[in-house]
Amino acid sequence: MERKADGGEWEKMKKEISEIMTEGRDYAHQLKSQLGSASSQESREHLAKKILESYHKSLTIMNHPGELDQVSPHSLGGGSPKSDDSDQEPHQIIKSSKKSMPRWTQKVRISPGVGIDRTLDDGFSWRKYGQKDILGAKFPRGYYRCTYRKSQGCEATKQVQRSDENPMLFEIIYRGIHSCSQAANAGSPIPVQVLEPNKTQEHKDLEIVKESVDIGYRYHNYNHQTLDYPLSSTPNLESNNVMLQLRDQNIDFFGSTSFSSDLGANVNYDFLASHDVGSVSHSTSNSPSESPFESYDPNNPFGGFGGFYS
DNA sequence: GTGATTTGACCGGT
DNA sequence: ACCGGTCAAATCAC
Repeated sequence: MERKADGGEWEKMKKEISEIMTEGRDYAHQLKSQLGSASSQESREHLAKKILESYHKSLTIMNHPGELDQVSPHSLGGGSPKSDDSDQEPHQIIKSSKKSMPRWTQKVRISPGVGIDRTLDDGFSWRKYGQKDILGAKFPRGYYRCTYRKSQGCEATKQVQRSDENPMLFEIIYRGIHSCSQAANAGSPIPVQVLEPNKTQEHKDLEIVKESVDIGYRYHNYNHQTLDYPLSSTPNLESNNVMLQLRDQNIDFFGSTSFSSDLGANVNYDFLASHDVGSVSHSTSNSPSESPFESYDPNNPFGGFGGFYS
């Protein structure tokens, strides 16, 4: 059920990604070592940018094999490469096969004192289009699609299901990449680390790097099956443990705090990004309380965690 | 009135 | 035939 690419293609892809991730790791190491010293903000930003670039490339390869040539590194710094969503045809690729859409799972735990609605906010506006009882599951699964599907042809969807064993846990399956204007504002559909607002900038930098390197390394491990990267010095941020799982690749990694896509300013695939937290305005409110999701508002689920402030 | 949600029906894959 | 995913009419909320 996985790769559609034939063996050769896949091997080639793995190799490319591996190389890119290795490069990214090196930059991350450099950045990490600079954090302790009095290096310039500029230099750190440069390194962070390089790291982003490697993730961007890797993810692009994974999601759209063969398109790497079209990836613009400039997209990382400022504008969204997909902001020109009208003319070029990312849609064709995405639409061509539902199965080929990138897909990943996030498990979100509700924290006491934090509403479900806030806990689950991912920065995008979603519209519910169905709910279904799933065989063997206690709770029904909710189906959501991007609010801008009609107006902007955005194909992103997600499914939300409450865990059987632990009702405080929600499994969210995302499919497709946002091609709508939200993508530019809200950043990555792939969740990104959110930091607590009272951390120092350096601490934030370090954690972001840790997170992204950790993610990258696990992917790297998947390819090489030998490494384990422990960059582990983060204080506990476990208000919301989140597991992100890139299903197609069987990768999982655990983040130590809530994720939010509010951070990424630029590109769909950016893991870290700038800090535009500007809240995405959501249009809905709701209060359906019959639903097993209780007052879960997919449009606002994560909001309370703010994002990555600078 | 407009836009979001609910829910039973329908469709396609296995 | 079964099941997950989507559609679309009815309903609800603002």
